[in-house]
Amino acid sequence: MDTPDKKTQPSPSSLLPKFEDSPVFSYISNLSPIMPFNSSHSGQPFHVLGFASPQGLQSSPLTICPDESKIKSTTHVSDDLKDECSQNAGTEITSGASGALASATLHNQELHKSDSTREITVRETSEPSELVSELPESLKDDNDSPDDNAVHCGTGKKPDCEFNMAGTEISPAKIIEGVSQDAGCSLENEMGVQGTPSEENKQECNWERFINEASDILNCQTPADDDHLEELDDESIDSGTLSFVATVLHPPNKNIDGTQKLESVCPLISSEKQDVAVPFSQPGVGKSDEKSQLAATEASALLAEKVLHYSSTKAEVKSFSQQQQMTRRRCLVYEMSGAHYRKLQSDPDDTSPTSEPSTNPDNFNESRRGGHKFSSVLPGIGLHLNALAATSRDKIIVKRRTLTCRRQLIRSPCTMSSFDAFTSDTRPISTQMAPDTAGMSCDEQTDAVQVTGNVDQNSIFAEAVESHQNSPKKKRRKSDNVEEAESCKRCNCKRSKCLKLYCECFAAGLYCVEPCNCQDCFNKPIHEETVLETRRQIESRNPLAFAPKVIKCSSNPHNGDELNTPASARHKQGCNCKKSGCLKKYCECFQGGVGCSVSCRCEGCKNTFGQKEGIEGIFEENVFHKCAPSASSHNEDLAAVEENQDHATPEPSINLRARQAVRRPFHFGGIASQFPSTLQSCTTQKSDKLGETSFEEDLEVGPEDEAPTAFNRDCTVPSCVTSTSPNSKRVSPPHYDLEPSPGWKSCRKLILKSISSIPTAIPEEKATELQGGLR
DNA sequence: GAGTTTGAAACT
DNA sequence: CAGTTTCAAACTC
Repeated sequence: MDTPDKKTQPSPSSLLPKFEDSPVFSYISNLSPIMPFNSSHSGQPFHVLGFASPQGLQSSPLTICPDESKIKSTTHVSDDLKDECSQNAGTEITSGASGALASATLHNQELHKSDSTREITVRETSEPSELVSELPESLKDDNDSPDDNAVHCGTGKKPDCEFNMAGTEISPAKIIEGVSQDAGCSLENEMGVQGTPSEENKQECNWERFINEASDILNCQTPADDDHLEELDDESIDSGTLSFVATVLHPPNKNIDGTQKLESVCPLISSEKQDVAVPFSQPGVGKSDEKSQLAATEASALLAEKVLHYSSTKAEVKSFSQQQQMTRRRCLVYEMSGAHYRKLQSDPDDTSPTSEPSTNPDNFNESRRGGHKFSSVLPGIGLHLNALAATSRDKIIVKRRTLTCRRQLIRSPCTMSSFDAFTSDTRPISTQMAPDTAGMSCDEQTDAVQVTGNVDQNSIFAEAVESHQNSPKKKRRKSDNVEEAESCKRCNCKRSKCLKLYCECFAAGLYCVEPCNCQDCFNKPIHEETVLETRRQIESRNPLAFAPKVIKCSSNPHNGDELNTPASARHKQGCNCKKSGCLKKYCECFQGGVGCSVSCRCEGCKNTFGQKEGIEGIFEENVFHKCAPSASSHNEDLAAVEENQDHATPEPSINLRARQAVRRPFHFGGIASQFPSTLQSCTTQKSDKLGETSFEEDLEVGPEDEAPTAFNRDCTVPSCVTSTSPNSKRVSPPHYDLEPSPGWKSCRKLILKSISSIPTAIPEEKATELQGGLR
């Protein structure tokens, strides 16, 4: 063939000037419309380069596109050219391109590669063939199959070769090469399972490899590094990039020809793709132009979808990575979630609503996918006030989720804390695991129980409060290492034996752990009986003793900014401050980062999160109305419970909980503004999880809105519960995946029936009826 | 780190 | 239910 001319080309840099003079060029120009097409195309790489990081990634796939088009175009040129192209273009040409990029950074290299590839489309055979000899053996092995070249030169193989080529000269690329090969092997093997190593399989394999490379490049690190993914977790990686990776990691669509595959990887170029790839039928694939166009159209649609997912989280990426088995990297979050999940599954006896739903792998997966879903795992929410979870920026959460404090939850077989079931969504994972992990040995729980969010957030909150107060003092908690000490709730009880609500650990439904400085502590697994009995007693006095104390309430569910308003959350029972002016953490409201409400009996309230004078509208009327004039303060709690229940019920799975834990980290009111991302994610994610978006957003469980104890059928039933959404929306009955205790269920039903859509007016008779029914 | 203040929890 | 006591966290020095 006429390739010898190209091989004699001195260097890539001098290619262009000479190229146009080359016989090949003129030949191509005369024989096909490729020339105009390529010319226009060659300029596109610059556009690609103009993209942000995510696009940068996409640029990588772009490398393929031109390649493919090139190949296709060559087919049109002539059979000779086609053959040559199929056999050499992928390797020689691209290798030449990569060679020119030898000094480029990986990222840029990638981008340049796409550029080069495009140029190559024009140059085609002009690349020096010597470069082929530079190919590593491994690479050659990949390419030694003429069939592969002939068939796949335009799809994924070339990029792979290109990368590898670069790898020969650039160490980072080498790394990539190794990884790509490893991945490619594994993938290949995996694919081989599906059948003989057909061309398609190989093609896919190459694709996978390429994708893997791309993902590695994204990380800009040694792919072999196990910490790679972890960094992905902890580092703030552009979500778009991650999403892109996730998209890229999707296995090629077998139903669609190479065009579609390319678009799957490089959705942004779909339009371009249509222009480029569609006009030419792909040799070896045997697709007609028409089909190609259809495929391109479909691909565009797919692209649109995928683009929409660009905001997806790392979790997705990780999930995908795992699914694709492209890496052996660990996914901490998944591990955690997985642990929970495993635990839940391994605890068939646990019938608590909190755990059972989670046994649904789908849900679990969903939670994993769900955004922050991912992070979802992270931010647990405080249990009690002591466990008040500060909201947290997603990043913080993510970063700290690995700093888990393994603490065993108190299993309360008889605790009413239906909150677990209802408000569990906001609980920290550890809490959510309560029913499952309770009673387990510490060892058993090391993997199942991890307190991540609540405490961390607590510390965060402390920081926030500190910042808020402009007092950088070092408090017991504050001074502690936020990531270590604060990650675990600690108490210093001396006389209560940690069996009273004085004890933060106990109140939070947690067993005391080593960091605690308590004395004569009974709040340990070995004293489970005692602990449980004590809890029973406490709950007998106050069924909501372990219930959340803060609920979130926003008047405008659809307004994300609402989350930042101090009035968006309130302490259920209110505070009773006399001297602190509700400006110190003595005040539970303040501590919880919420404003005071009419429920507070505080004097001289100066709560910066909202003074009680200003919140009546939202709270008194919409949130905390009582069943009857005689209703005790519990009613308020119960109302909150009801709200919480409603929030959680739509999707009472651990997954949901996990997600919601993330979604509703903590509602900080004024402080909330310090954690906009979290709050926002909260809002956003909430909606897509629960059908009743508006309502849920109207009223949310505060950070500590979770009961550490597990919902139990034997639980005490609140005497009266009435609740409506802040918008006066009717509270819909909870839907349990599990069957809650009959009594409780019926109780709730009754309550719901009796709930007036008008917040402020519950007929006394109704209330009486309710109370009677509850009894 | 010791002592004080504070307010919730517990008790009467 | 109100008053008191206990308690431990928060806070101050």
